[in-house]
Amino acid sequence: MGRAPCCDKNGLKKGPWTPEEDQKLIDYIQKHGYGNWRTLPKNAGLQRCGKSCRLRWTNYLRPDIKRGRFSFEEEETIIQLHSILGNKWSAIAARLPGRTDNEIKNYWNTHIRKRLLRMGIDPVTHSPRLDLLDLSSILGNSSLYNTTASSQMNMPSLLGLQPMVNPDFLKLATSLLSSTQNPNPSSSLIQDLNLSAQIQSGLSPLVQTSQIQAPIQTPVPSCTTMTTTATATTTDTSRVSPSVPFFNEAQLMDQPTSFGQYPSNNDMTDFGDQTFDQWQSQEFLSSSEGLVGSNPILGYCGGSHHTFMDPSISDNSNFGSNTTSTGGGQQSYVNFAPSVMSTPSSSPTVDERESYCSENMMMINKFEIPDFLDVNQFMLAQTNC
DNA sequence: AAACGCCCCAACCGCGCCTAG
DNA sequence: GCTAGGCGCGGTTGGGGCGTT
Repeated sequence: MGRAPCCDKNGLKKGPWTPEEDQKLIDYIQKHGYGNWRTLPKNAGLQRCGKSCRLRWTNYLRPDIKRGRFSFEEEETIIQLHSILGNKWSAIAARLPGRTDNEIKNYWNTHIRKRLLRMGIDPVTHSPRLDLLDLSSILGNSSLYNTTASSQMNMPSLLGLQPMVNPDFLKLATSLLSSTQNPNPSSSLIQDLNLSAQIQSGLSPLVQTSQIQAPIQTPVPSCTTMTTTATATTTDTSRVSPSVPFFNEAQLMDQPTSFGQYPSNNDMTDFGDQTFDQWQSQEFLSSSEGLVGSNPILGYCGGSHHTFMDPSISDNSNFGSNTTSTGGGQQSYVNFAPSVMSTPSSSPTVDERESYCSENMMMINKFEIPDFLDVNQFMLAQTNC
């Protein structure tokens, strides 16, 4: 249907901002604040449209913007949030203090998306790309085949892992997809509202949801790109997510501490004696006691039970050695990413991360999705509870 | 040193949502 | 209920920087 331009473009400047323009905008906003972007440029003496001013301010000039490279944990967060929220960059940015939606979007498109593709993971659905089920292409494209770890793998057993995706898992994904594509948007809204109400009334939606999902006894691999296989099938419809820490957007928004407040980039090394994994585990476990058994997803590449790994993979994997000691009770979790994350100097290479996640890809066929798990029922239960 | 190609990211564009009149 | 304006969001683009040949 179109709409009128946001402003009269005649005589308005476009393109890169000059330092003088920046200063004018900063001065004006510091003095008057921002509010009416339409009139702001005129009042500030800028030959720009309000939209341009807003963009410049929110994406660049804002004082609380954190610049510089994304930390590994920020990257993890982005991937995890994207698996839930899809391309809702503003919502993702809201969980990453100091980062703008534009910045995150750019980072996703230029770095993360490519890496996921290299890993054979669909960056949209966060599920293994079915067109890559051809093992030769996987081996050809993935570093899995090139890493020391994989070179030590038992390749026959690897081949025996086909099909890559458990048919039950695909069934669940398909079912979820059809459910989430329900044209009635009010149902998901109701779910959001209900969960919000649960949170506000002190009931843990995590626990409640875990009860619903109790039939799923098998932990989902930690790699978020895997955990969301059955849930993030579309960008906007994955509101109920039985296999990820956030079950829907409402919960995400209502519990800003669950992710947004973990130590930021600036103090990423300051976990005390904790690894990030431990910290992250505590964060989730503290709000969802008893959930571990049914939902041990603690973060992207952050927690998967060894018991569900193919021994031929895990035993020979370099990530075994990479599983730095988390001390005591955490040993049942692969502790790759966060443990290295806590020591930036030993940040994993892209290849290492890919290899690790590729291993998790291999684990997906281990899932046992009970036939009696009716996703539609699950959705209905969410709506009715 | 020059040419070329690729990558990154700031900025723009178009659309949808919300709200006031 | 309709319309127009304001705002925000997501997708796209193009120019500069950088690496390679």
